[in-house]
Amino acid sequence: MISKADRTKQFIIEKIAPIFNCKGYASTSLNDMITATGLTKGSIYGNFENKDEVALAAFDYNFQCVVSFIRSKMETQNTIIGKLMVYPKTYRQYLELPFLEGGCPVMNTAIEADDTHPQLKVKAANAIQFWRNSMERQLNEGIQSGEIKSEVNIDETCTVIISLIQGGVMQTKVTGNTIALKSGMDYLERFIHNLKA
Amino acid sequence: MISKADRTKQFIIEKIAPIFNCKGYASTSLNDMITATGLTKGSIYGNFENKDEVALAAFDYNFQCVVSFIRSKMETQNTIIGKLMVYPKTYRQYLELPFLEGGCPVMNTAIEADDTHPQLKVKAANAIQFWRNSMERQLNEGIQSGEIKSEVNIDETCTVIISLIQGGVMQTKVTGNTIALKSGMDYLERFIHNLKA
DNA sequence: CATAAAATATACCGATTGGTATATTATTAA
DNA sequence: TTAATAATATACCAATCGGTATATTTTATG
Repeated sequence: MISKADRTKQFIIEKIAPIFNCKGYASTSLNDMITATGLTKGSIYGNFENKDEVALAAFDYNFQCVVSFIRSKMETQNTIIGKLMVYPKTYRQYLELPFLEGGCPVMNTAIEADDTHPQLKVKAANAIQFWRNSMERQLNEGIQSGEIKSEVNIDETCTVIISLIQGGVMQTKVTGNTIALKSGMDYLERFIHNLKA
Repeated sequence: MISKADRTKQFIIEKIAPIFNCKGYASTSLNDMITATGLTKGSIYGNFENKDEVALAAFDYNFQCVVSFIRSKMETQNTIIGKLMVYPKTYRQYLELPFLEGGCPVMNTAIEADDTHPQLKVKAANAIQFWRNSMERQLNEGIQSGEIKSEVNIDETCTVIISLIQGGVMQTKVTGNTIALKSGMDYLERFIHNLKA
């Protein structure tokens, strides 16, 4: 049976994760956590060792939200091209997806943590690698089945897809102008189409 | 004549700017500034109103470093394609450029400030817009002179170039693996070549 | 229902944060 | 050279930071 503590832990993470994604690790204080959860300091520290542990768990939660959303959409597609197209379709409307409210957690964490927080940096790096591996697998599968051109450069393709997504989100988020996201995703859709054999 | 105060102000910014770019606004403390400059708190606050003013000046300085580096390289080129190629050439070796040690200041600031620091956010947004405008002008010039295809979608092209640069830098910085930067810049070079009429 | 244990709340801690008032030292112009 | 002023240093401030020890309440178990 799932214990009270486990439920509270989950509750805390769910409440705090979006704040970490918006404000970042350094700018999120214990007080932010207290007001977000409605719990007291002792209650939070009874469930977590320290702020670090909350932050790491919050990153995992945020990343998992994105992963499972993308995965569920991909499952409805039965071609590799269709699955890859989930990316532009999703990020086009990222403003309406609550778990992406503060932008992409991988990107946010990568940028903040790379020179300040080694543990979070590792998490962000692993997330990027996980994303890359998943796309590599799909591309290879597509090549083997003949759906995708055999000449496709896999490393390059992964880098371009990730860059276009992150770049589009970042530019639109900071300027408030959706043109960057729209035009970036337009290009990404054509880019993915061009992978077809 | 240039006053002592002006020189000190400049000195402070030069010493602090790289720290802001590495650690970010929130994680850079007054103590960091004191140790970086060798000055005292009173000395820094005699030249700047508050931490905000230092941060804003530091961003301007960091951005100007990038802009003037890029601009000087572009001046040695006499075709638009050649000028645009400065981007991949520069960012390929970003690890060796001291003012890019902490990554791209525009990106870093955009990600940190978008939900936490309105003034810095505006600076980052303006920087992106400035960058975009500059590329738009070059593309239009190239189209008019017949060097660049007239069908080129300018908005899309700007978005793609910026995204590939930022994405490549981010991925390589966080994973420590240069393959993302290398493959991203390889693709960008071909992308720019394809703009040719 | 009683009791042990787990979960939560309260009250506190030292350290650090950004910032200021004032004293001291350099600089500049008369 | 001296007087005014600008620049810098020192010493302090309240507020907040992350974190802890302990008291109280809730929960689960016999």
